Amino acid sequence: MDTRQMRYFIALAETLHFGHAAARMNMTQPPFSRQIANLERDLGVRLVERTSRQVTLTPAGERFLADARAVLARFDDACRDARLVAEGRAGALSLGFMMHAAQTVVPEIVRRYTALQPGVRLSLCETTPMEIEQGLINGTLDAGITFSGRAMPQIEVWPLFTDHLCLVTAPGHPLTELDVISPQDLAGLPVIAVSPQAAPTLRNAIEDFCTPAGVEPQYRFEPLLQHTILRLVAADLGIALVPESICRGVPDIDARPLVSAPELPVVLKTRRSRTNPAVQPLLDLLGSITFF
Amino acid sequence: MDTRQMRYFIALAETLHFGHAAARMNMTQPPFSRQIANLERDLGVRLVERTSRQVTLTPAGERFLADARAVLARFDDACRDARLVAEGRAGALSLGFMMHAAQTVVPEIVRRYTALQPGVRLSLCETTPMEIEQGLINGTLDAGITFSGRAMPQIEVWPLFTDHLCLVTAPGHPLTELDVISPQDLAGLPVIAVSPQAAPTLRNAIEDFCTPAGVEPQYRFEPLLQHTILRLVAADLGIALVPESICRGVPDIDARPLVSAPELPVVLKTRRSRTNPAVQPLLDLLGSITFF
DNA sequence: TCCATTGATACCTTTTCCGCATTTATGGGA
DNA sequence: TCCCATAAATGCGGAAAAGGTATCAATGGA
Repeated sequence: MDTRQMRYFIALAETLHFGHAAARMNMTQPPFSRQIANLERDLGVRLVERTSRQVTLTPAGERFLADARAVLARFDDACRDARLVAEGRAGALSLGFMMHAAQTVVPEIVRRYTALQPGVRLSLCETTPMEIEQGLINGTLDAGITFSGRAMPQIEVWPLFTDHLCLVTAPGHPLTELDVISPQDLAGLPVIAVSPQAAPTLRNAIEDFCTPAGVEPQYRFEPLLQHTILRLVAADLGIALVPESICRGVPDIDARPLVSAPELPVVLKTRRSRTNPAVQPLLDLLGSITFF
Repeated sequence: MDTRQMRYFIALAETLHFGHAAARMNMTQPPFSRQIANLERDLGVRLVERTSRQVTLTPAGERFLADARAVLARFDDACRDARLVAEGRAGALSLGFMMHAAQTVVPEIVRRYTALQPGVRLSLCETTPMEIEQGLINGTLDAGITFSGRAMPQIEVWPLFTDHLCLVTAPGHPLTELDVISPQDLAGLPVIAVSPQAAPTLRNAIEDFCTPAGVEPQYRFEPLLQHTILRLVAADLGIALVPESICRGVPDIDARPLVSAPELPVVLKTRRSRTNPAVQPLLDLLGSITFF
């Protein structure tokens, strides 16, 4: 008992004539009659009353006609949807990104992607660079926006723009006397920075700024979110070295450039073996966006 | 491409192992693999990525899995519904009845039937005895409550109760002086009665009351509804002979018995060839109801 | 490097399905 | 009343689809 018999039955219900219905199904009447009989036998229900002169639907047949039409419509939808997903014109795309990327590149990427691929449900996931990396590898994420980090063989990297490390302090902090900050200025000061488990690349950038000058950062709190860091700095619980893009328009802090500020390339990462066809349109639109 | 392949695919998606999925489908692995391959060929879409070590769903496969489950659920529902309708436990029953039957037997019948057969949608159709007869014959109605009328070979009759013809007049009409009305009392008075096209049985009952006594009713208006008749009588536009059951509790009229009042058997009628299984429970419950 | 696992392929058997010929049943017309 | 035309059911043989057995090929782990 399958959809073919449903199609046969619908043809019969619409013609109320075994011969004509068979012809519509491109077959002869005898096997057609047998299929209808088989369908009724499998259901255990008489769907049509037939004399040699006329065919009428039973109430069960009326109901089955409506239901069968619905089933076939769903069936065709399922096939169509599978094709659409395979073409990347439907389905879902899960995009992970560092929290603060929501302030920069994410809105524009989301806007353009949804305009281009209205059929694709875009699920956004704000998280840490480390979890983005993991999500890409284990398949939870299709793409991630994060700092470049060290190269991995199964991950492909698409540059977006380059952020720069900067210093943030509470307003009126002694360091605000200086126009530009050099590593030596930070010696002995408590530094609030994201934990190395959450964002190793950012943490490395901080180290790379300080250690060549012989300065050892005095880490104090190690929250997960850049926004938490800014709130702690605003409360004058320490200073911080953060990407400059996150400081724009944030109240109660003072942002100041660093001498030869370390570069923080922000990139989009994907699995090299991209099974989700919805990813390709995302890559295609990156070229057409200039972020800054 | 049919539901069997969908079932195969669901088994594969749930086990992610061709051999185990084949076993679940009570078959061996090679033909199972072929069916999956055929499904993918027909769809034109790759649903699973397979190496000799592991099987994973593609995004299209994920989507198709969800859709296929929905299709099969609908499919099974369609089969189950057909059986329920065949058993009379689902589907629809269309019951026609004379307007004024809503005052007597219809509410109790409806209440009991819906309690007994909650799955059956009961569609009620108030209309005239003539249209009930036609509806039964052409299949629009499954059952009808009406006056018995003349026997027809394809119609089966189930007695409900016996109504009686009575006289109604405006309050204060000269006839209200009499306790019981005989045909002669009506001579020359304008009679409002339902049209013979709408309710021939009732009309005949009126004739049968008058003509044996040599009285010729002077018909004045011939509305379709008994209620209209009562309103016209209340306005003193004439007298009327109506079933006594419709007079109860109606304001601004005076009802009065007739001498050897003609009986008006109220019955339920069905087609002798009852194709709708939902009718039988209706007949079953008639025996357990005593109407008056 | 070898071996176990697992999906794909080749080939054959079984089942299902379809087409042709024929039969059966029924309604209309002579 | 009989005959005939129409339409669905049935019998049977061939084709197509599905399944089974044996085997091959690829891959990951010991």
